[in-house]
Amino acid sequence: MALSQAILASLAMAGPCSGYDLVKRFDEYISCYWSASHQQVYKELRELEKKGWISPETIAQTGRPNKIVYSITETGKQQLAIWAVLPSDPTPIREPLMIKLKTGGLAPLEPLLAELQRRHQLHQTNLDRLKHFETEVFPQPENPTPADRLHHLTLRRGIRYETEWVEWCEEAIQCVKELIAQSG
Amino acid sequence: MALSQAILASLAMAGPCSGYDLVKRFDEYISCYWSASHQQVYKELRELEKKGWISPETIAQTGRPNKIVYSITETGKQQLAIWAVLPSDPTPIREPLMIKLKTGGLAPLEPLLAELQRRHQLHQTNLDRLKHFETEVFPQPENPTPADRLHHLTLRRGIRYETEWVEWCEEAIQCVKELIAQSG
DNA sequence: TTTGACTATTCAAATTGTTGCATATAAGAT
DNA sequence: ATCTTATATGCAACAATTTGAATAGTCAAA
Repeated sequence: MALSQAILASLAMAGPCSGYDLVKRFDEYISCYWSASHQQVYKELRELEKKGWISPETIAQTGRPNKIVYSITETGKQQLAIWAVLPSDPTPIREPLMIKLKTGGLAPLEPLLAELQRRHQLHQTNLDRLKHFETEVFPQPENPTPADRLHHLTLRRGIRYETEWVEWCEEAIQCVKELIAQSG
Repeated sequence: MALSQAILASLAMAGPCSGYDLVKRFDEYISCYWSASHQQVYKELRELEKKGWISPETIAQTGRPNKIVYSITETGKQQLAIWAVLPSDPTPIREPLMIKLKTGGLAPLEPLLAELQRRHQLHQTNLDRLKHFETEVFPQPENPTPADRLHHLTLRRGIRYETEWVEWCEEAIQCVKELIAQSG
């Protein structure tokens, strides 16, 4: 499964960190291309450690719980590189919202419109966040390294994805408003 | 789970059909917003039947296996309508290809470029197929019904999604080609 | 002064999805 | 003659994800 590679990639490219901080990375940056809950992350870290692909170091802290900082090992890097050149098919799409649209007509349209407006706002917020990352958090330097440029591509994908959603929501809201006006 | 609603929606809006034909619907149209394997579909059909949300009718055929044609029941329609007005959060994103980009630099870039080109072609093919549906298979009539327009919105989403992928692939291919040229 | 938010990690059950196999029949191609 | 493709359905093992709970300390605000 690719969760392990997402973790390995983060440890390799953004540096060693604890499970807790890794979960934060997932919430903040990684979620635009890979989602994972904290339960998944902690479980996977234990398995990666068992395999010897990452190595733990317990950091004693005062005033808060100790934490375990993980680094990727040489074996881990090799395994990640092997995986990185394998082909991967497009991820299957599963969008409950589209099913809801399809059923439209069986149920009243007003709640659907409200839902589309809520989604519009959600995706707009996400888009703003990603654009902020692009310009403020990870601005491309004058002479970007290959890693900088590849990382930027993943951010571009997130921005395109959310842009597409925002635009589609606007199209859909317009359409459903017209349908409500016609029927009312 | 939304698989059951995807099935109910198809039976309600596109008419009764067998498990086998439902799988074909998933492969052809539905996959642009919901994916499912035949194992999932057949299993779910049996569970929906047990709940009384769909009803089976065995059709005897000569020269090929008998088939079981399912229709949505009144209860099924009611349950679908109840579900359709519930809110649903954006689907979590999981794109292994982006992880591969992130790791770029640990592995050689040429296989990554080949993979991006393969994905470009895949998404282009998919886009062409969806555009064909839009113009040829489900052309919007002069006076579309609400169901026609809502169905069209789901197709629009698919077209936008694949368009975005094709464009991103082109951006990524350009970028990786430059990186290879620099390093070579 | 207790309520809520943040740090830090773990366990377990239930649901959902993937992979591989299995069974028939029939039509058409090599 | 055999091979592939299409019709039509099902089982079972496994992997991945979600949901819900639990522990345990610190800090700041109401």
